Amino acid sequence: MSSVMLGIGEFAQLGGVSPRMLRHYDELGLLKPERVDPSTGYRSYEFVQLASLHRLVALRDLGLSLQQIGEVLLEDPTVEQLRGMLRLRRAELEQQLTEDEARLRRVEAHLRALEGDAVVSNLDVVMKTSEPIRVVEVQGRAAGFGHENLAPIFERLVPQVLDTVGKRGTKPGMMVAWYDEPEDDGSVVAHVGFDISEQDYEPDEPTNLTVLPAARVASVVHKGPMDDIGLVYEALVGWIDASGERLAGRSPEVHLPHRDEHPDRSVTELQMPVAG
Amino acid sequence: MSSVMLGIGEFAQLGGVSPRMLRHYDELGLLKPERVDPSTGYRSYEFVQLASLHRLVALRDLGLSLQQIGEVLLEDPTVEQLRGMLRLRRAELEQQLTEDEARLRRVEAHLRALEGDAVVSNLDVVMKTSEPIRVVEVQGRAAGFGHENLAPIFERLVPQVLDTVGKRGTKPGMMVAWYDEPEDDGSVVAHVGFDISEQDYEPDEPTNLTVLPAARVASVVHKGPMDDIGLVYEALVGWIDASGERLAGRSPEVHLPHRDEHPDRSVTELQMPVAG
DNA sequence: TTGCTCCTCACGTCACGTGAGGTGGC
DNA sequence: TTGCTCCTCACGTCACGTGAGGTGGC
Repeated sequence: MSSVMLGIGEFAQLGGVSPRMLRHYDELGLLKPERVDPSTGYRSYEFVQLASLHRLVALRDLGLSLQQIGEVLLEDPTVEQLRGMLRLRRAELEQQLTEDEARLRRVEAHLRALEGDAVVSNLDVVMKTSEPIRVVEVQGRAAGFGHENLAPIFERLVPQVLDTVGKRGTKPGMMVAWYDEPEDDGSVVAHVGFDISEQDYEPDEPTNLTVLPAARVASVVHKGPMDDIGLVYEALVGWIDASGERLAGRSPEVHLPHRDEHPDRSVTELQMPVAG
Repeated sequence: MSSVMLGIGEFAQLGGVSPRMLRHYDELGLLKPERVDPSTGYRSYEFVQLASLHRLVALRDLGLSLQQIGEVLLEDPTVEQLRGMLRLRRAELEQQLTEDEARLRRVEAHLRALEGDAVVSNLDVVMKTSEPIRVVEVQGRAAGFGHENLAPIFERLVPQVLDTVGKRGTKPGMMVAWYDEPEDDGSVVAHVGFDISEQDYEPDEPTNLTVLPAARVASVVHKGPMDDIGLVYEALVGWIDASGERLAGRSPEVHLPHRDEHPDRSVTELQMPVAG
């Protein structure tokens, strides 16, 4: 007596897979049954094929695709190729782990936020990569942060840049504001600019043409008057910290769709650069 | 001047998503554009909707499905429901992390194995949950492990159980062998049984009817004579260790499809129980 | 007239799960 | 004749990416 033939059901049970999977592997050519009955189409496997099935399942359990498994099983790769494939898989897994750990920290931050009542619902914070943006900007020095210091500066700078831009026939888009590092005396240089997209612009006193580079940022959209933006700023920094991200600079960036709206209904996006 | 309307392209760029995604969210009712032109079908968004998009993206970045996000966004869940959803997600993420860490350890074990030359290619080792199995078995004591000790015992026990079973008209399936804990003197009790599936069987001296329970096992399929099984055993234990799994007992279980084959072509599955 | 943005289908992805509807041997 | 195992389609999954083919306003 020689070989032991098994039906697809028995073989599947021994291998810990479903018959459907075995048919799928057959179809892809990964594991052909030893014999297929010509009249009924019934598949028969030999016990020894359990070794092949084991190898297939082991590779699948590493998270390789059936495509890759096919390459390993059917094309007899060199040790070097095998090593390359495993190293790639290792890198993918490490990245996946890093991302899922960050995700988990964010979920936990949300859960903690549900206990207390956060100023800004952290459901509004999002990580994204900002696009580079071309702006025409002017600068002005304020005595410090806070609405009382910044408001008058903005009132002066906004018309200034709009006038200059308007005279050139260039169409201003969204308003953008950002800050330099504060001086020792607490004063800061504020920048106020308007997006001009791809339009040509020849810079002219007092305006500069600046390209804000792309960056990974944490972003919140704030609805309501700018007076509250300080609270939003603090909440955002707190959230970044709780999520296990790292601030990559202290300059927040503010985007306003339009400056002439009713203050209670104004909309502001606040962006903070983060590392990564 | 009041609201700022944006085309789908601009809005997508501000939100860091693709226009296709916005259409998809529109279709699912998760985020409707403020206005749809009746003649062209063009979608227009208000800047303030960036807040809604942000919330949607933030929830997606936690790994929630669009279905779940719909529940959060449209059905105004209680804090308790929200907490439940986040806890579920946390549990899923924790499990995912555990699995991926195990996967990573296995990949690394494979990479290390590519350096040296392992006795058993670790590509053959697989974790699975064995099915419970009904066997008719007999027992015998051997002076110790090793082929020289076990072979004579097997030669005696195998015919014994086959004869007894055969007399009852019961059909034996695959052979299964396993061991009790060794005594202080090194001797062990070996069990030799045959699978009888669902067939009735009234146990009779010297046979017992035993149900081997389901268990999580690490499994290798060995091709070749049983003399080598000691090496396979050691390699399997080493592999389990390298993969970060834990042995849950010392009793290996051996499955043979049939005992009468040519020894060089015989096929053996070796199973070791692991924790988890 | 030529770009540009946008539109609506509709297929493809990945590894199967899950019926539907049917067949051959005990 | 009734179960049982097995067979072959073929749809569904999930969140979009990616054309194909077409349209309206500058």
